[in-house]
Amino acid sequence: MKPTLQAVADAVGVSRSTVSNAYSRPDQLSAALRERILDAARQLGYPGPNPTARSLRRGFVGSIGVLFTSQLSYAFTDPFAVRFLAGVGAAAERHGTSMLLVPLARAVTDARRAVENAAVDGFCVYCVADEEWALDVIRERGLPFVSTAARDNADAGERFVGIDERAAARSAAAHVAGLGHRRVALLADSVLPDAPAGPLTLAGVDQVPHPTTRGRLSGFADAFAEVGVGWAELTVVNVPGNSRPAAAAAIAGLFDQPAPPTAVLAGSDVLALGVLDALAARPAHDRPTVSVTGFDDVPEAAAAGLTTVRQPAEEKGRIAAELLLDPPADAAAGHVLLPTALVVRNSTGPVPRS
Amino acid sequence: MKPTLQAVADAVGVSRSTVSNAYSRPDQLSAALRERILDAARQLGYPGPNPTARSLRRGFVGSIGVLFTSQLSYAFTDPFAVRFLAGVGAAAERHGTSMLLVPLARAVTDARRAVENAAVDGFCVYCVADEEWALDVIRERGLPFVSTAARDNADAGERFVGIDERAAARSAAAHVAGLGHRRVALLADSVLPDAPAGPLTLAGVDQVPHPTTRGRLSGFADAFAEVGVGWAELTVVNVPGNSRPAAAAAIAGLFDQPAPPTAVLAGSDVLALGVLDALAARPAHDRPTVSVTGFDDVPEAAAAGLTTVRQPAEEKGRIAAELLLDPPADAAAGHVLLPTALVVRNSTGPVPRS
DNA sequence: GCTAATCTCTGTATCGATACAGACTGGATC
DNA sequence: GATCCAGTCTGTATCGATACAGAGATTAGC
Repeated sequence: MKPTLQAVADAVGVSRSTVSNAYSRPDQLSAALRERILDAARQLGYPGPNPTARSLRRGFVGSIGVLFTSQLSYAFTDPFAVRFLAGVGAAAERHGTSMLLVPLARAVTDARRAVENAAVDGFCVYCVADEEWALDVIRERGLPFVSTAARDNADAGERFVGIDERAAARSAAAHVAGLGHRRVALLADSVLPDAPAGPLTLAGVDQVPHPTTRGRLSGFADAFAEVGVGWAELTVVNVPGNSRPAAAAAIAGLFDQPAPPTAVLAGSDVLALGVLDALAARPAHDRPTVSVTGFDDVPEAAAAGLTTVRQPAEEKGRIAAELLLDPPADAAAGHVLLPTALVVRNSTGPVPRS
Repeated sequence: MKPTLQAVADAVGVSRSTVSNAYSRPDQLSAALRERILDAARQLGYPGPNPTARSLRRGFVGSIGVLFTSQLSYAFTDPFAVRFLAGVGAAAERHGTSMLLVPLARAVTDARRAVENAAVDGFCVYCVADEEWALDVIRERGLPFVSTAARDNADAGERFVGIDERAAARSAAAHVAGLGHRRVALLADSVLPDAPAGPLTLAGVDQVPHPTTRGRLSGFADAFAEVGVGWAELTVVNVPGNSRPAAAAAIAGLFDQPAPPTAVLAGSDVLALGVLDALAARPAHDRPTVSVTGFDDVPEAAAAGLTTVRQPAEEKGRIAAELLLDPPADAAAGHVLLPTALVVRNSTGPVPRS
């Protein structure tokens, strides 16, 4: 059995409190005694105060949780999520805080338990869509959190860092509309919860449950409405899951239809890259010229020459962690909107004559 | 104040133990009473047993630590590390365990404390070089760990997952030697702790402290020794830090010297990509034809056409976590050597005539 | 109808530390 | 010489739960 603080106290002949102070409040005892205690501890193989016991007594843990609604392993697959994590990590590092990545089981009961049992002082919630239950648990536990996606029923004063999804998406769509495109497909992940991959009929954008997706689709629609292209004329394509192959599969059939789209606006770079993959997979003689835009500006986007909307990923993570770790006194400062920028590369161009 | 388990017990009129059982051992009480207790808990806003208190009493935490010797934010920059993390995440997910990422401060005292204070049941040690102190702390705490890099003074029976660095490196070098290259540079991160960037004179490979780097350099040297090129004839180039720009900067001057190398063998893909960057940065008319090899086969390598040694990154993480989470009864099974494979792409070719 | 076995539930000890109020010293102050 | 004070150290209460042995109440078995 590992020795406890008590064992060290007994060995030196002082009280438990004094040993505790030797570790946590050096100013509370003489340097000489402190040395004697630390020596004895070394001798006994005492590894320092037990972190769990210390947390219990002190009332805080010294680590923050990061919550992903999807599979934890997925988070490492998504380049945007990785940059976000890097930002959280950088902030955590500065604060001497650890990051706990909590995997959420598929079954809600199990997932709930994971959030209930996480030993953390607060959460950065990366992307809670309809997973309101997770926020309920966090609130019930009385833990602070920062969300990074606009939510439909956010409390006033809730800490948040994100972007104006709608305006950002609109900027990309305006660029494409400005190039003359009128037959356009909008590609997004999980437009409707359990819809199959491929084109989808939606009465309106309000039907989309996920606020981020809804915001981006609205922005796309806004820009086209302005040039006279109504919602009904836009093709919405659903992709189940944010991955390149899924996007490629979902979009593939679209170009073989009569009057195929001349542009595809994707809700993320990953999806857009999937579209480029799908196009590249076709024989050169049967490869339509399609303008493609992404969203996020992940590192891969530049290499692929993808026109996209840049949002500062690392910054988002860093600020999320900082809002959590030292909350601004001013409530308004707890709501951060980051800037976005349209990055035009060569994946977009004028409508081909044909 | 959040209600405690006691508060729920009082409200229902049962003992604390019974409430505890309602959460953790449902078979210990009647379904009816359990419902009554959970109802009362909901009513009071009791969020379930406090994770910290529970951990203290139960003696385990339900999360595993991942230790990086370098900056946590760096870990997310290195594509190999990210794949490794994904693997750990996948295994953790299956076990319903969380992952704690512990940032290590630059100052060893602070870094020690971080390891001492991490509330985890064990560690996956990603890349502890000379950071033997970290392992000392872990051992002192009596926690299990799995290391992923061969270490000079590993205990017998220590759990490990990795590759045969030397043989793997040798395969890349043999390929390059087979192409006829004889003037070769070996590029590695932190060949000597505080050496400057650029070429370096080393009496022998034994002087390299980091076992992984030493293993790879030895493998490179092995293959060239076989074709009559001795250690002294090889140029060792030091890069401080595993990053593309650092590699590009370290190698840049090399090609302007008399008798420049016709091949560069890098200790990682990231470094190799840096070399390609450095070459691409030169004007086309002054761009020497140099064969370049990497190590790891990260996703970016394929796109760049980099010849490299593949090692299964995700697998490594997954197995590391699994060795930690359910240790094999058989000690020998705790030492896993993963396969590697030479992947030849177009970054290597015969020596140019000139 | 009696013992044994089963099902529920309770009580006490304990996990390993920290907070906080107070006790003891040995000088400095007047 | 009494008073005050800063510097050290101690003791007790507490953080919020779970383990484990055992007490009653039921049911089963014969």
